[in-house]
Amino acid sequence: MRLLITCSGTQLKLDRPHKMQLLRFEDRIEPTCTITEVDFFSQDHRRAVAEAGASPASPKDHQREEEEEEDSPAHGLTGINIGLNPLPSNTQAGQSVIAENEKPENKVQILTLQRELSQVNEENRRLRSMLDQLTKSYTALHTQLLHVMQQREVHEIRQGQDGKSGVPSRGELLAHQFMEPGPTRLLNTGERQDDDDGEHSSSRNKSSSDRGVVPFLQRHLPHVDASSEHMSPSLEEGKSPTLMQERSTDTASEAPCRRARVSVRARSDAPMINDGCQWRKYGQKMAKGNPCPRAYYRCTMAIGCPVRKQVQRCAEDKTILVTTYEGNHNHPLPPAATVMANTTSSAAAMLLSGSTTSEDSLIAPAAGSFLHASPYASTMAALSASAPFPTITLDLTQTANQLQLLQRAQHPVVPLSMYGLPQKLPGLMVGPQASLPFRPQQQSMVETVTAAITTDPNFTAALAAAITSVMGVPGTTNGASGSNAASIGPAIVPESPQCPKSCTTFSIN
DNA sequence: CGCGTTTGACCCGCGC
DNA sequence: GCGCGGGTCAAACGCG
Repeated sequence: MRLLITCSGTQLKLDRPHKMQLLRFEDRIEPTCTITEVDFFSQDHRRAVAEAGASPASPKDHQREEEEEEDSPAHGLTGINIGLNPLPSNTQAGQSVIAENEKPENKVQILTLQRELSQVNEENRRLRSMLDQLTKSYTALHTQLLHVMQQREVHEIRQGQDGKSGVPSRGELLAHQFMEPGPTRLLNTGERQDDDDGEHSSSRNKSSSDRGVVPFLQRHLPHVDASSEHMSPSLEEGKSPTLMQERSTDTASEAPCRRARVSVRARSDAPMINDGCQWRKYGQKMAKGNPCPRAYYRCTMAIGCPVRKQVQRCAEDKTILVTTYEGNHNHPLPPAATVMANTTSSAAAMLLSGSTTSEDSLIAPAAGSFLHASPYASTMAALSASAPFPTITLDLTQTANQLQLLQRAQHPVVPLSMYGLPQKLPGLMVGPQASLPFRPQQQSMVETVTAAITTDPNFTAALAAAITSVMGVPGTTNGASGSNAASIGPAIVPESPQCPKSCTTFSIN
């Protein structure tokens, strides 16, 4: 992903491929400063969100936003809406007195250019200060992370001394696992359990091509499925970890023994939430204890894609739609679908990252990290390790609680996981890799939040608050929370996302 | 006619 | 071994 900070047409690319816009830092920042991130979702969704009022941008902002999108020559000059935003009288020195005998058109042009120049200068200054704040936040978080990692390492080493020499401790394995530049590679266990996901019966002939398909996303996203969880005997026999990883990659999406599932609870009247993928229904059953039937869907975006999902309404509250995803897509996905796929993959990988042994209790640390690393997660996610399949549930039906928690957050949590991520914490890696930011597998929270937005427009308020806190608008003092630039807590009333004073306008593109 | 959905049958794992 | 429940298959059906 790439975070684009656009100021008068100048983009500072931080990270993130998606696009979402933060408009108006207003008051503190002149209206011409537009911070652009991106677009997790489709145009439709964005419009829907905007219409739902989750994006309290003023008409002026919308206009600017549209102008930037249109990219027409008329607007494309710099992206600056000059005419609409007269500068304060004290513009910078570049201004010169315009000769009176110049043509009016030239005067206008010169004035325009001067304004642009001063705006760019001003915005550069702001960007620099924002960057400073981000850097400070990162440093603080990194320090904390290293501290925790050191403690954990000491603990692991102490435990590891009890084990065989030469056999990496679980902690080391986890660390190694998380240091992998690729997706989270769950340690494969020696005996490769038959790979097909639940296609146990030989009568069900799965096309051989399925096995030959190189799981596309598995190479780019964290695994959803664990091949298996036990400490690898073959690893102990000295087999190459690389081989192990490759095997893991090849078979990870289809492990019959323990497959992670990500369940998303969201309020929706529609029979199925639109996650950007194409699904084909292949079955429906009445589940015990629920009057609502459970529908089974299979991804049809590619032949042999192993991803399946179950959709069922909650028995207690039929307005809640529970969608359970399982498996990794083996094909490229459209952006809108990628968001959900990443979310579920990350959540599942995170869940499984703590379950590299058969002990359910070991899931807790990893999950705990996720659950505690973010104020959202603590209320959004729940684990069910006792179920036949390890399942992580993202509950997006409790927006108010999330917001309250967000406001109460004591620690400088970076909600967008810009630096380190909950997912990474369980691994507690030590070493230079630990400081590398923006790795694909570290985006779980981003995507979790993203997913939250896709299904719950109100959540944008919380995200806007979080972003505001992260961006640390220069000179801004968030009334209630006060002070700490890295702390969460802009004064946003949960039920009213519109915040005329803090003016962090958030819109989904 | 092709594609997606429906629905009853079947398979499998698990608990008793 | 048996029954139950979850999950999947595949023929039948409906729709455009």
